[in-house]
Amino acid sequence: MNVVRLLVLGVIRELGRCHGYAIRQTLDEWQVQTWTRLHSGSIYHALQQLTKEGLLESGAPEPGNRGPGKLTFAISRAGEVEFHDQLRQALASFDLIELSAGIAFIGCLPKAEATSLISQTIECLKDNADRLALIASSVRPSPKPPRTKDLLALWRTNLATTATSLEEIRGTLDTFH
Amino acid sequence: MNVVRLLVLGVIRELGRCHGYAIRQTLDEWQVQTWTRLHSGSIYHALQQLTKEGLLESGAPEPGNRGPGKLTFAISRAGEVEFHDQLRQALASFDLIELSAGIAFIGCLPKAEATSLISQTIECLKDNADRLALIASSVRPSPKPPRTKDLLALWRTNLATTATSLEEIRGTLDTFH
DNA sequence: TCCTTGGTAGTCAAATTTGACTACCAATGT
DNA sequence: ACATTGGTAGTCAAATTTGACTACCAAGGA
Repeated sequence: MNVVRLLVLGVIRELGRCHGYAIRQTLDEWQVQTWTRLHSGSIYHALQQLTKEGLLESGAPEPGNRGPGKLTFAISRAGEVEFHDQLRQALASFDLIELSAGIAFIGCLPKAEATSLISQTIECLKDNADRLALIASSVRPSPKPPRTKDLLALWRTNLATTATSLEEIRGTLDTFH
Repeated sequence: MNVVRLLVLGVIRELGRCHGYAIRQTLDEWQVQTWTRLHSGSIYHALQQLTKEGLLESGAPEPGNRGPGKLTFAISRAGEVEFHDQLRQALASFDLIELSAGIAFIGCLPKAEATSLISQTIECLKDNADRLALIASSVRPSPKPPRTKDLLALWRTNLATTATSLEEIRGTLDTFH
């Protein structure tokens, strides 16, 4: 649920007080569906959950022009903290989806911190790629399941590529002030 | 759940009649945790589900040497069919995890079919990489969320890399007879 | 007027996943 | 004897995800 939480918190942070559907639409505009699955149910569930945890404050319905227009939500102080925590976590993740969510909001972190977090992640990715390569070197190829050697190669390459992509992204961090 | 289903069916297929824990252990040996998450609960749930659907036949408990040793499972004729369906689906997927599960069992398909499926997937991956590149070319870089341009580049590269890895795997398909 | 279409907003039951927890047995130490 | 440890085998409630479904309103047509 971390990805949903981060996305929902992050969008509310951008939009200010808004209702669930606006979040849904914003995430659509952001083309989040290109890199992760997101169902309406998950968003509304996250909204409830985050509110219950005090990370969001739900308020009166906006007198929406169309449709029901029920509750609206705004991020609380605690929510801000949580957002930054989740963001740091996401940027330190190996999972491409989590990482992507982190990158989406990387501009919300001070540039120095963003750079250092990304650098750490790059190192970790490379280390892991090396580790997989090492494991693979002691595995015999085999035509039978589970084709470990092939899979290790596949994942090693992907980790390495991700590291390279991150280096590029890190590079762009300076081009904006 | 597709990945769990495929893995469980595939392992039972390899092992023959066995109980849940044996599946768990085999998946551990296969180091499946390197590339996907798998909790015991999911495995047992899948076993129940697959049995209910008639894809597995549950039989008498093996008089296991140690521990409780409850039900044992074997794959049914319908299960074989389902396994091959899922396998084809997995090999046609863009999702690295699903794809990995497919590759794990790629040897269970006739070589010609495996080659052709993988080739199709490679084409699809490349097409999608190109599509993302095209989208990215019309997106302005921005320091604010959601950093679409960076994300598109990240995913484009990953798709392209996956395609390359698959080409390598396709190459090895011939080295075994 | 009434009906249909389409976008807005969200609900809900069912399916699935999570991971902590129970229970059993065997070997080992004391 | 008996307590402890550790591996085997699985259960279960809680959390989360899925995606089909409801409900409302506005605009346009017949």
